[in-house]
Amino acid sequence: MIKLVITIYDIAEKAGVSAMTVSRVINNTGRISEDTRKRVRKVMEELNYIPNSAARSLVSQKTNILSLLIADITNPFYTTLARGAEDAAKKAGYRLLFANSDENYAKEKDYVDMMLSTRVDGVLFAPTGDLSVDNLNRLLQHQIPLVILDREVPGIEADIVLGDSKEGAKTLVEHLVSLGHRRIAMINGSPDVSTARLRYTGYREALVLSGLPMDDELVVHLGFRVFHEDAALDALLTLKDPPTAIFAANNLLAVGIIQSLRERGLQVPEDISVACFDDIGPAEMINPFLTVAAQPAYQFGLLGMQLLIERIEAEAAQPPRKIMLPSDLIIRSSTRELQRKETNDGAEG
Amino acid sequence: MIKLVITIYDIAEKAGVSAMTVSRVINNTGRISEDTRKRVRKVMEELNYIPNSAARSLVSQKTNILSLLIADITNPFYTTLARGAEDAAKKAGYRLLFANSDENYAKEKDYVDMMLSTRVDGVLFAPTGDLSVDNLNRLLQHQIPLVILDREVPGIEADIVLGDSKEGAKTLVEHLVSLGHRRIAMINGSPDVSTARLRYTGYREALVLSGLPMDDELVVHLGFRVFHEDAALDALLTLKDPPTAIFAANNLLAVGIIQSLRERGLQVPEDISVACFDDIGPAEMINPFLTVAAQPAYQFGLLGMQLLIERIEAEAAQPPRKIMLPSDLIIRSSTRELQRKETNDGAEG
DNA sequence: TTAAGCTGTGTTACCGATAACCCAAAAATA
DNA sequence: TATTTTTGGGTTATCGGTAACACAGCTTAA
Repeated sequence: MIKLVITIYDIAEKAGVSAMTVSRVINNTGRISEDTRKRVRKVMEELNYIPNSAARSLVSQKTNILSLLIADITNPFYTTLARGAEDAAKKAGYRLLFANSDENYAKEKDYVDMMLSTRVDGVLFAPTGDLSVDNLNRLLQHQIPLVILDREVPGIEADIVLGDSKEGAKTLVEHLVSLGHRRIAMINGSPDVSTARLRYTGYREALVLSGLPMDDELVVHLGFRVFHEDAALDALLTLKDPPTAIFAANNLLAVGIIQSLRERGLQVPEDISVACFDDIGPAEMINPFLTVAAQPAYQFGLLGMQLLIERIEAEAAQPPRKIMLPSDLIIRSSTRELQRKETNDGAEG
Repeated sequence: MIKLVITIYDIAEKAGVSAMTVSRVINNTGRISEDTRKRVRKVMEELNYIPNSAARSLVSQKTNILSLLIADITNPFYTTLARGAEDAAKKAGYRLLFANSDENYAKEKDYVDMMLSTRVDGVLFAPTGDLSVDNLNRLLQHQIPLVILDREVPGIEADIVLGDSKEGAKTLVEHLVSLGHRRIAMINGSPDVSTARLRYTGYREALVLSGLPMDDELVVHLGFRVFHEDAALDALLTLKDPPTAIFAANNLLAVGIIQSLRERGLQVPEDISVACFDDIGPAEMINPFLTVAAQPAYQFGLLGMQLLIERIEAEAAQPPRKIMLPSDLIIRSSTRELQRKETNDGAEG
């Protein structure tokens, strides 16, 4: 029976040297004669040696593992981001421990415990919202290098990569206004998420700059997960002066909204225009439909990971950095020019 | 300055006991008086103690980490699968180390090294193809519990969860035949991937059962990644008797094909029908378009992970198990009844 | 010729936790 | 009361590596 787990001691014995010599060969440290080096290397290959990360971590106090926590793995924004993060981590020789909070604070907390226990070298963290402050502070207390993604968390000072939510929202709403829409509803994420607040601010600014009145009845705050709140939509649609366009704070909300509208017999964009933040994945390539403020999701992950690795490998402390990525207005067919109402037509159904 | 990393020795000292007693409290082993237990617990909370996984792994020879390797993180099939795997892993108290081979054998190999070095307790492995046999054998040599996903690899005996590729393909092609199509092309993945072979077999069977001739000119073998092979499509479209329908072996191929067709001024389904394996994500919910054989991706991940955990925690050795999940024919609007040709029309361009 | 320096390698201790073994004091039994 | 058993806990060695130090033998400069 072949020995299953080979250690440096097995190598050392077979090569007739000490374990320390083997360690030196592996790490290219110290002085080793070319002769010994070759002999050790050969034995290592013969025995198919693989170093034990746990043992190495224990003494080096480094795990070579980074962690990526995203808020919603069903959202193409986050999976694309994950891809960017993975590429950058792999390039720098780190392993990636992957976690998905499902926009759920408790799950997020569990994962933070896991990260601390694993002693990961750094964390790329897309917070669920302002509540994440405790979880983030735990990481900071333990001096774990940290880069935050997508959402700012009040009270936390750390490197961060985020999108320009306010400008993106403003551009999107201005686009709707330019199409003639005057009654523009917003269906927003939870107000304890920074992006939801900023997108709301952008929405307001666009209205103000266009000389349109703010109507609180047109604004609904939900969550960022898939939309199920039919009641909210009912409330909007039964207003005396219902909206002719809806701005959804993210992609999955928009998908749910459009489905709900269809169930009510309303067509997009014929009856109502819909625009949202974030693109929605490969399907959009075959039937370009949603008008969106597309964020560079891959860049979020890539740049975030690069910042993190720099932070980990930096000699001296640096002040927190902030990268803000613009979003890109992509006009497709879910929005269109407001049709003049035929008021004398009396057609209600 | 607060001590950053707290060990059981710090707890022991402050609680006036030995490290072993602290270890016993943490693991609920041995005999500890209620009094000491409480005291130790209190100190642990005060100092915000978090066990060191590496140290624990070193002695227990278990890491509590499982690894998930998928073949293409841009494909919604795999991300949905990942979600199922993550849910099952979390439920059982395991951490998940995440890897993406990008359908690339060399990347896959790197990740296998990483898994071995990490001494993961088990691996959920979606192979890139038949070449993966070496990588899989490395894991097996080291007796790492293993469950394979989605693609069979000749020469490897292990638990496996896969879809019924042959039946799915057959159903899809039969659907095209039932719409009157007689010239049905197949754009397939690489022939060294089991699903590509089986989908081809299903395609053939459907043709044979329908009494249609096989025409090798109608079959193209590419890869499973996003489609860029315009030349292949050109060849199909310039045949004397070109296809009126295309069966794509997976979702991303279909997306690429449809884009390419559009660039050539061909409309789907008006000019040509397209059907494929695997659904394409949330966008499909707003504009249902692609006719697909949808596989239960989430179940792939969930069941695979459950098998893996059973395998890890099983007392005795069990023979390899195989779970085959059926796919679901979803007829949408990318396929439609073949229109009678106006042969006397002479319209060639 | 001799002290000093370099080369190549071994020894020892330690990272943080736990298994295996040991043992004093208290409780139970003879 | 003497002996056995139980309770509650401590000691030591070990997991697989690596840092720090030691040191023999050869080279080189004084």
